Amino acid sequence: MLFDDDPLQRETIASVMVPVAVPGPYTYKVPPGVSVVPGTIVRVPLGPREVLGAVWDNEPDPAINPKKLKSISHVYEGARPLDKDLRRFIDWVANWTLAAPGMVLRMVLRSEEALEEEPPVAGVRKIEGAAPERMTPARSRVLETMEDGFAWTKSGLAHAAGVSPSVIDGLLHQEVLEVVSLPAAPPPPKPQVDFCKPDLTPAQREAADGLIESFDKGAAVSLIDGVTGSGKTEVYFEAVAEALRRDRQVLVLLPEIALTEQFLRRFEQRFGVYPAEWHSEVSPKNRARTWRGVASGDVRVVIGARSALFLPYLELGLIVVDEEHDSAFKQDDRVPYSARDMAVVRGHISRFPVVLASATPSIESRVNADMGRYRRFVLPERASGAALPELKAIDMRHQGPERGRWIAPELLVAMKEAFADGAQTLLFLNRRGYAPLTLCRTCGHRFQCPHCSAWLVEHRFQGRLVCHHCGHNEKVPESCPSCGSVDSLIACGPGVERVAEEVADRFPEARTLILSSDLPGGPDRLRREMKIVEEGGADIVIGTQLVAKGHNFPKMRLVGVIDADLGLAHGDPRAAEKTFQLLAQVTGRAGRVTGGGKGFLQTYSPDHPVIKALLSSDRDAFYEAEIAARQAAGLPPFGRLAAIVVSGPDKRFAEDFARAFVRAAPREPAITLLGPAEAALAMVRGRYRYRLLAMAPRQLDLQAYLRAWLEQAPRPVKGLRVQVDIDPQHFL
DNA sequence: GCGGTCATTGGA
DNA sequence: CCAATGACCGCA
Repeated sequence: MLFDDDPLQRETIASVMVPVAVPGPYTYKVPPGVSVVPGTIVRVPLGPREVLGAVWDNEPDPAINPKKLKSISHVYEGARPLDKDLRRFIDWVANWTLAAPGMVLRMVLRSEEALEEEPPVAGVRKIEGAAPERMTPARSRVLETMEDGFAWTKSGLAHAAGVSPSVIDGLLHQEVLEVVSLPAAPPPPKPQVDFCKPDLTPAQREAADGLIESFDKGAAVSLIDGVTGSGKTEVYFEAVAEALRRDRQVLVLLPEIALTEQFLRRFEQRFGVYPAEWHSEVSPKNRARTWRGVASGDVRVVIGARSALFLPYLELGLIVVDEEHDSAFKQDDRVPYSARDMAVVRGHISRFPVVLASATPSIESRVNADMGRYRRFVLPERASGAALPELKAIDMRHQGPERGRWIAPELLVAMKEAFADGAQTLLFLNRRGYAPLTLCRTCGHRFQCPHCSAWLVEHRFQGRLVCHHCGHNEKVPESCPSCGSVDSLIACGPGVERVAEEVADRFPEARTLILSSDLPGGPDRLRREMKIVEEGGADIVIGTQLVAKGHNFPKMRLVGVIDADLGLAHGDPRAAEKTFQLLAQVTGRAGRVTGGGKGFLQTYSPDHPVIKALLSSDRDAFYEAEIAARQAAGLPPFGRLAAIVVSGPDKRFAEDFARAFVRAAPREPAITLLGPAEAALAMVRGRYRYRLLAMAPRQLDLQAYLRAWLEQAPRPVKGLRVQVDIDPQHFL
């Protein structure tokens, strides 16, 4: 805050938010002759170091001793102050997540480089008429390359001429070349709204028109609920085009970096240019450019991961959240926010439309749509006209494979047909490794993780037993550690490696490929292999959940789910929802382009509502059943799932607090603890000591509830962390 | 969040 | 005995 209207010329002071976990802004002196406004980005001393900060709106804390005040040490004149909407957003997110506001600000000020002008690049240019004393082949190649008279960067020139940089240095030394300063990179080209207008189906057109209308309605939220392959992207591209026509910036959020590459290509086909990218793998330099471009308005469209929500847009006018149901939009360290929900909040604060898109919307978005809070646009058919895959259950109780095999006869027959037709098959099993459990046939010893209670999963390629929970791993022993028997260990149940073994046995002539995140070679290899599958270079693919997203596999016509029940029995209250979403996405791969796709679900519970809804392709049936099931379990139809994590210095008291909460919460009708109290109080490793899972209805202000709880505690509780996984619609 | 401070642990 | 490691505090 600026107090320069003070007639006594008292020293001016300002509130400054610092990017650390303190409860609120700190007060600093403003050096004479300097003026700051709320939002100004500054550098201030904090303890023994200096940190970035932003001038905040709060009145300076009157309790602070004025003698203690330090001065703002630097004002970033070149950077535009953070605008009022962004400051309100930061405060809102901090309050909602119970995180320190400074930690939210930190997400905005992530690129320190961006606050200064980009330094000019040194280039070299040929001096007119100059020639080296002694011509060498390398030197003449350099001079030939420079015939055009343009300036080059040193490394670019060395590369183009095929010489080492020292050759260039030599020519500089002899004053044949001179150093010039190259102008900074020009602003990126603007997307062209009408570069390549798509042909939309009537259903797509209707949805697109609906989205365009929403621009005149302030903070409207729309849900595009379209089956896999229905062309949701083309629909929201029309909303992107509308925002661009209105000279507003656009943010498209994707759950995963792996999806950006093909998105970039599609965007370029539609708008003629690449949008700016923002995610953790973007280099610091490009990150700084995008940050500056977003703030100046040079960048019109950003495609990014959740953190792109915290960029300082000049005139943001649309956020699209693609695959809105995806849990990768949730961050659970530091500031635990859901980018989907905070996108809705940001749209609300700045009065612009937000579009959520998914083939399998989250329960909360679906309920919001049903209650009229969101507009819902349904795309029931594939845009290509291809039919949705025909799905069939294989009842493993009667039609299962023989002992020690995992692929049922009926699925094998379909695989043979697909192989004969030159079509691809995907066998989906969301379990890495060879076998999820190893036991000793002599004494019955089961290999368990020494840190958690999970079974150790055998990874035969690596020859190790691995805990998928905490990462613990050990070599597969020669003999049983319990009874000492040799050659007595047996693998129980299938993982992708084991299914691949069976496929190799049944289809020796087929080209098979395992797609699993833990195979040696890392992300590069995975990317290559995805490409191989895309181009038809594999006949049978055995994959974990990473095959569910992105990537079109044009030749894929058959999907076999090895264990459709996996995930349904989980203690997670969202287990059914997650399984439905995953299996709908996976089976949706079949015949996505060509039609004629088929899918098989191997299951022991063909009557489970999730399986039945998948089989009938009746998505409404799933949502109705799931909402009813939650009500029957005494949970709010959809609520706010809170993990209350208690840690801190006084461990014994933290434990007491956790136990007291578990005892009291069931009597508080507004909060439902999930599972038996003992199970709900589960120790987690690392910094957190206790994690309680509670489901609270949307009407309850969980923050207020917890604050009241803390006030009645006999001693102050430190280190209480609350992770809230909630839908903030109600509070807007 | 991070750097400084102070206490605890562990190797002689 | 001290060095290394870890918990905790305060920052304006």
